[in-house]
Amino acid sequence: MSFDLLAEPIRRYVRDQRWDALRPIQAAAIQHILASDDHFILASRTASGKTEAAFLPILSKVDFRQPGVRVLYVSPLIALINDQFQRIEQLCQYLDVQVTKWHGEASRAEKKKLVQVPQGIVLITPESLEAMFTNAPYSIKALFDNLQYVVIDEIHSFLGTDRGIHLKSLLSRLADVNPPGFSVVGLSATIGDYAEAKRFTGDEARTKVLLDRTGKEMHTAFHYFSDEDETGLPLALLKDLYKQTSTSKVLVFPNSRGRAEEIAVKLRKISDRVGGHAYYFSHHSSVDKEVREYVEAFAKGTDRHPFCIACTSTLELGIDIGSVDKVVQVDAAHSIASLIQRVGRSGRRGGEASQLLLYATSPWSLLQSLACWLLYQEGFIEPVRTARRPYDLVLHQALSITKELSGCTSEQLVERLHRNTAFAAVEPAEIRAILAELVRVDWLEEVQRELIIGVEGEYVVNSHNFYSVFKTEPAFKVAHAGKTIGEIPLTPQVREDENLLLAARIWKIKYVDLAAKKIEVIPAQDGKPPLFFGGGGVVDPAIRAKMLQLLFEDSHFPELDAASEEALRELRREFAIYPLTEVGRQRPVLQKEQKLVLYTFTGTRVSRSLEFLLGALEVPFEHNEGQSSFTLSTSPDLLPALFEQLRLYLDDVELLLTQALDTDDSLLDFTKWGRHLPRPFQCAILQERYYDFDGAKQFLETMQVVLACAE
DNA sequence: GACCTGCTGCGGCTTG
Repeated sequence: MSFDLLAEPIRRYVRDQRWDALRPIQAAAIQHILASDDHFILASRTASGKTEAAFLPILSKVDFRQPGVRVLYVSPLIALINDQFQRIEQLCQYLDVQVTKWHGEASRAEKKKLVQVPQGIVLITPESLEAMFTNAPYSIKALFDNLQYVVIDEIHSFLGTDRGIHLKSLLSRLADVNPPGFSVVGLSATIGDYAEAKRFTGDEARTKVLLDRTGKEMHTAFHYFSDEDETGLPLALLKDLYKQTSTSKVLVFPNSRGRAEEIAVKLRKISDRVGGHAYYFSHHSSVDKEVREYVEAFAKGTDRHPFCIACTSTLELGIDIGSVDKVVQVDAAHSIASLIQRVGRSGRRGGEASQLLLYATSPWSLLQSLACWLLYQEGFIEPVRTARRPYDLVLHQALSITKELSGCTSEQLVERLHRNTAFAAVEPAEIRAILAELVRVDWLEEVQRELIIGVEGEYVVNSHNFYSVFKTEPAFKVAHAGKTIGEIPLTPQVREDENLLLAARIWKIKYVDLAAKKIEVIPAQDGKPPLFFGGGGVVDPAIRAKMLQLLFEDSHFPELDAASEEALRELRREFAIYPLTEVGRQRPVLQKEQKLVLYTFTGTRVSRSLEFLLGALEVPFEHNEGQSSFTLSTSPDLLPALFEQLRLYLDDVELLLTQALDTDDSLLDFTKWGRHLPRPFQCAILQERYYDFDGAKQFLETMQVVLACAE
């Protein structure tokens, strides 16, 4: 019995919780973590008790009488740290173990206390860890030289991302000051690639996966309302959405901040008119933090009231908002991992089934949504690809390590970076070239054979923007009567007397203070959603392949309402003119007047690559990512030659990228630190992280086009 | 018409 393996105080905690039984993931974690010092990935659905699965055995096993912090918990969100703090502290009261929050908004007094007597458990963000390495390296040693466990919550949010490489580098540096070594336990509900998750610990061979595949019963319904003749969301959709949700606790995910505002405001209006409840909110990154916290607390604290929160991915991760009856997705989520996280927010109580309502406003969006849902049913989650040559992060960490060590020889720095598990595939010669560039721009300086931070570099490493590896756009504060409502980017729409939607309310702009970056507003009656900038998500090729497959089969889905069925049937009719026999190797091409429409059905990175090659070839084209198509002004007999030309261009991608960057470096907008790399390294990170030229090559070499003419 | 994440040290102020 797993329970009997736990330490007595922990058994007492479990008894006091009055749980019926330990969850499967908890029982498995207790047995394995207590039995070995291996690294573990705990994979199990949302709300299955993963935090306890990690902490029950860890707290039973670790000797907290030893000096130093013994367990480090890393979270992608401050809000999650604050939630988990309460749970972990409650658990630790049975053991008399100190728990300390360490993030930018945590108490400085508590942090100071911990530095004086390092002990217990620390909950931290990657950026706070980075800040400690650069500003207080002595604290790193004092606090963390006797770590036994590192727990990484929501580990999937780090996999395949720049922030993940950053964290991996910080953990590798932490292992340097920790000779006995620590074990890593990663937690997640949505891992698509277990090998990748295992590599994240830095030691794939010593990492074991504990997996509970148990799903949850779910009721799904697709509703279709065309937005063809309307600006904004169709009124009929809003009315239906109101009817479906007015007496429930609901989260609505419409994929954008503007649409979240539109939904919150319009549903509230409908509710006002018919005497419904008033608990309509919006929740996304532009809504003020305090307002968001109020909304979270309301959702968590209410048992009796229904509510509706229109939100973006801010409510996707494990922030505790209590139980939700229904999850609504408006138009397709851009990844299956996202869809799973969203669905996981509903039916958290006991055996209740999850309710999922999927709206589509166009046939293509319906097709993508259906493809995502089917792949989800099949248990598919997008694989992630971790960059093996993240030169931009090498640059960032070179500065960080130089500051940490207060200077070191060039060879020491090369050795440290090369030894770092995040940069194992980066050659020493490449690191030297990056360091030479840093010396050239005076971010590093060579003094008496030691590298130190250069004069220009001082500004960089001492800026409070240094600690993160992701970029954020500047924004204007929106306030009414001294109270901050949120932050929005400065778009042409932001002018005096214009109206906007924010935090589920309508506002009129009274005054824009350009110098102070502030917008003063008053309540108003009608308005437009604010415009936001920002790139989109990346759609996996598997979703597009599924969409194509759906078009050429005759399957029927009882979850679709009549309008959805009709929209799917209509799209299938449109594609019935192509005599496709193998959806794996054939793509439809439509000849229409003097134009060709090539349906690629590829993932975002491949279509980006094709777009780049066509641009380099100076062929006029239009790209429609939502419909997975390129419209070209050419004739069918010239298409093979065009493909051949594009294939030839692939051999010169390096040169083409260099030329493109010489005229326009906005291609580098995806990287915060890559802008400061030498050109060849910029080309390399573009190829590895932004494009997929290998995928493009495979597409051009293997795909047969199947032509049909428009009637 | 696509998303999100985090942040030190210090000067200068107010308050007990």
